[in-house]
Amino acid sequence: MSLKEELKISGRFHSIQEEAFLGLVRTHNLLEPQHVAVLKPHGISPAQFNILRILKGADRSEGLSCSDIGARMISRDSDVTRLLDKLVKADFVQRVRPESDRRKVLCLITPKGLALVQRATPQVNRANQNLLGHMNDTDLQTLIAILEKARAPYL
Amino acid sequence: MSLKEELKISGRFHSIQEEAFLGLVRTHNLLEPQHVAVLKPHGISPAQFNILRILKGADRSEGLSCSDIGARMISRDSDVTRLLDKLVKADFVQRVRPESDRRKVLCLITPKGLALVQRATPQVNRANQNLLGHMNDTDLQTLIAILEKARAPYL
DNA sequence: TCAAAATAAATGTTATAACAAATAATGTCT
DNA sequence: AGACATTATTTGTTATAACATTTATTTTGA
Repeated sequence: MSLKEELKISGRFHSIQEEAFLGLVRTHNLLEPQHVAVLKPHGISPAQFNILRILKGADRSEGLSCSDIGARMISRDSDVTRLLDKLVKADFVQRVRPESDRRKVLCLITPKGLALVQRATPQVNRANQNLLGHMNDTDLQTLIAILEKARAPYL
Repeated sequence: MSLKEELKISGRFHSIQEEAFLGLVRTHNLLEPQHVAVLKPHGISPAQFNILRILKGADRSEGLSCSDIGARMISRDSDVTRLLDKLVKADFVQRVRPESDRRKVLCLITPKGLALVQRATPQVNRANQNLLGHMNDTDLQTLIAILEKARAPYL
C-alpha cells in the first residue's frame, strides 16, 4: 500500500523528495517501537543499551569520555550525562575523573553491565533481524546504500 | 561513508537486516531535526502541523474525530488529545461535541489555523524538497518503494 | 603570568512521548 | 430494561528529548 493510501491523503505530495522523507519518518516510527519492546524487559532504553555496547567495544582499561560516547551513538544525543546517570545508578557503568585532564569523565562498563549486554544481545540481534526479515538481501543492500547517500550531507 | 565508519564500529553487524535498520534509525535522526527547525519559527511542532494539514484537507463542515486524526498522522500518536489542547488554546482548532454521538469530539480548523497552514506550507515544502535535494529521482523512487515494503508488515 | 578563549560535562527548564488507567457514552444481548 | 462489553476521549504518571545556561578545567597568547 502506498503512503498516500496509508494516510488517506487525497491530494498530491509537493515533491518526490517530500514523499521519500515522509516515507522515511513513517517507517522509522513503525519499526522503532518494536526495538524498544525488546529492551524493555531488561529495564533499559535503546540509547542506554547503545552506550553499554559502545563501552563494551571500547578499550576496557581506558574508558571513554562523554563526548566520545556521544559521537558513536546511533542517535546523536545531546545529553549523554543523564543517560549515564541512570546507568551508573544501576551499577552498569563506572565514572572516573582522570588526573591528566580533570574536565573529562571517563566511563567504563562494570561486570554487571557486561552481563546485561551479554544477556540481551542475542535477543536484540534476533529481533533486529526479524524486523526486516521479510525483505530480500538485494533490497536491503540497496536500502543501506541509498540511506547512506541520503544522510551524507548531514554528517 | 559507511555506517560502520560513521560510528567507529570495529566489529561486524550481526545481520544485514540489523545494518539496514540501524541505517534507517540514524538517517531519520539526522534529517528529522531539520524538519523541526522549519516549523519552530511558526511556534508549532511537526505533529501539530500535521494535524492542521489533516484538518485543512478534511471536509470543512463535518470535522474529524480524534481517532480519525490519529489514523491519518504520519507518526501515529497515542495522545492526540494533548496536541489538540495546544492547538485549541492557540485558536488554530475548534472542538465540537456532536449530538449524534456524544463520545466523539469533532475538530475543525479555524481561520487562524488555516492562515498559519497557508503561511507555513510553502516553506515546509521547500525545506522538505531541499532535505533530499541532493539525490536523483531514480534513487528516490527506489527508496520510496523499498520503505513501503519494509513497513508493510507493521501497518 | 594572567586574562580570555576553548573544551568538557552538568544542570535547569520546557516540551514531547509512551503507557496505563479512568471517565463517559453507546451498543448488544438476554 | 439492565448488565456487560465496546468505543472514544481524557487524565495521570514517568521517561525522554531538545536547548540554553552554568560550572569547572585546560589551553592560548598578549
